[in-house]
Amino acid sequence: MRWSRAFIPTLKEDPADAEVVSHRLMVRAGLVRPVARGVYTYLPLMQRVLLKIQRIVREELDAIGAVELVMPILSPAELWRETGRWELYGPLMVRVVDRHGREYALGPTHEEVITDLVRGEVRSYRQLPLNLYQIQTKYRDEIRPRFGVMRAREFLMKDAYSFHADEASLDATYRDYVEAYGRIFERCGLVFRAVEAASGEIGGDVSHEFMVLAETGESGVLSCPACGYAASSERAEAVPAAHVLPPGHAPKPLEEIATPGRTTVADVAELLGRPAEAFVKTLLYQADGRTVAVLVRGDREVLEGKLAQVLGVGAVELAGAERVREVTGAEVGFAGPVGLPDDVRVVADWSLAGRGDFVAGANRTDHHVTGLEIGRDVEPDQWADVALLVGGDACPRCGEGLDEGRGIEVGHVFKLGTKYSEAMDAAYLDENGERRHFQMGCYGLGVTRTAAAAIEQNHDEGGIVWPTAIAPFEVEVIPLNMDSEAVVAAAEEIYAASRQAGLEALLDDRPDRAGSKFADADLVGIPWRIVVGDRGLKDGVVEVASRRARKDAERLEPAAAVERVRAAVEVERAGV
RNA sequence: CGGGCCGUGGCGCAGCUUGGUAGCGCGCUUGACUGGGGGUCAAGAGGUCGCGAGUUCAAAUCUCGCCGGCCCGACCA
Repeated sequence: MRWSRAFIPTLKEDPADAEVVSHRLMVRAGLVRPVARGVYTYLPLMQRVLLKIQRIVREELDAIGAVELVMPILSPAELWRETGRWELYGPLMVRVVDRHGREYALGPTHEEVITDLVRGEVRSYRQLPLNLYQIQTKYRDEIRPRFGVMRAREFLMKDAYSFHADEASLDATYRDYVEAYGRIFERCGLVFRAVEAASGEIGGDVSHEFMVLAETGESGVLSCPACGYAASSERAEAVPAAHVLPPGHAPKPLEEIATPGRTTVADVAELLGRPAEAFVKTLLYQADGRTVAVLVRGDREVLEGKLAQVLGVGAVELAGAERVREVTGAEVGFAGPVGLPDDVRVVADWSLAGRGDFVAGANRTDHHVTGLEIGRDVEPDQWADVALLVGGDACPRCGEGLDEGRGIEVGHVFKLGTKYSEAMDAAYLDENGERRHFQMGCYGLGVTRTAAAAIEQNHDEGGIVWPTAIAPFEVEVIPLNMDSEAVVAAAEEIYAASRQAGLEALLDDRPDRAGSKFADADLVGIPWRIVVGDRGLKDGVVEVASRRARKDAERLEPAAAVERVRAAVEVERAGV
């Protein structure tokens, strides 16, 4: 491909609205352009990257016996109503209404569609297991699209679904996917980690996320340096603890103190000179129409996902100011566990266990209490794990302190069990002629997000440093002076020879100066570079350099240069 | 949706406080010089100042409303 015809609109300056590196570089290197909030055009270079990632995905999935199909993006509301997700998914789904007034969703995922397909076609255990996937544009009307293509409203995803007669078969396929994902991300040149995950709205019991480790990642990852346990911070479990006070703990009396205008833990902590750990933070939630008081340590955050699971409801919502006044008789900021109405369920987080002499809200405006003892002044209805874990917390497996890091979630696999097959009554006949619901698994992989993650992990101050396996081109030929006939002739020859050698080559045939060609080459990040200039040509040589070590160029004769790159690329194509 | 910030040639920004002439850098066009890390000089093209009301003799600038974007939180491949 010739640069002059390739449509690679590079930018000299950073776009003002791009925060993270991958977004900035994708825009600057001419990979994407925004069309609407969270919606992008993939320019030619990006399309080549996406096709390469897709090829790797297809190769690895074909290798574990998955079969590709394509389902429609448009799916009827009735299907979503069968599983209750028309309501549950809520505004996340892009909905459309046709001319007859029928409702549809632009698919955010396809469990319903595929389950509907399979229940109509599969009758017997003999037809199982079934392992199907598609690569398709997905739509999710995210609350806050962000970071360019990383969290977009329209994105490319590989989604796979498997159907089984029994759990053993599901387990086997689930393992196949975990391994295949590992090979896919490795071939894409990514440093990743598979972690235990919360299954969220998709559902199911067992779930793993594939996290590409990156500072800018949106997800927290907690991992144990001692035993290898790793989990997303949404999932990481606290060590269950009994509320046993340390020997010698001398309870003080419960006292009410005036704390005018001090509504946050930090405010009161400052006033009293006590650390946040000495506080019981009381948060009121609405769950299925009922109010729940959640007690966590003052330095902890409640994880609403965990809370919902503990309460056995779909979702919880922080109670509004009005409801808080009704329940506590005080303004927001002074809620406490003592003296709440009987119909308010009290859930205490394990982070409070084994401690006493707490500070808490007094359920009276401008007042707090000190000397609070759980068990004496308040008896929680339930102890549970509802707080977000942080680095330093104990590993639930071995008790060692956990490390905290950040990651980009590029893949997520779930064991769904019979969640969808039961809801949609999708069943087969087993060998005894009995009707049984399918065991199901589902497996997502973000293709566009993988491209973004690859840039997050592979860049330097000059631009992108593509791993060869997913680079838009493998070698860039750069004639430094387009007015020099000798240079142009040599570059054309090398370009032709490169393609002859099976390399994906880009020829920078623009009449620009050397400096801007080098700058653009760094930006766009093609892994190999052959520089042709009068200076080298005098000695009959050109320069070969990798993008990663672009300062260490080798001076070789043109034919040898092409061969040098060919040999290197052949090795790198397979993935690092 | 809540909280904070921002909309001025293609891109990055100044001008707004204290109303009156729309400006800079990059990019683009033409020419000359130059020619190994975004070169120099000269001449150009290109702007409904997000949209709509209002105040005023006069609005990019002041007021109100709307639209769009970004950042922080709840969502997720």
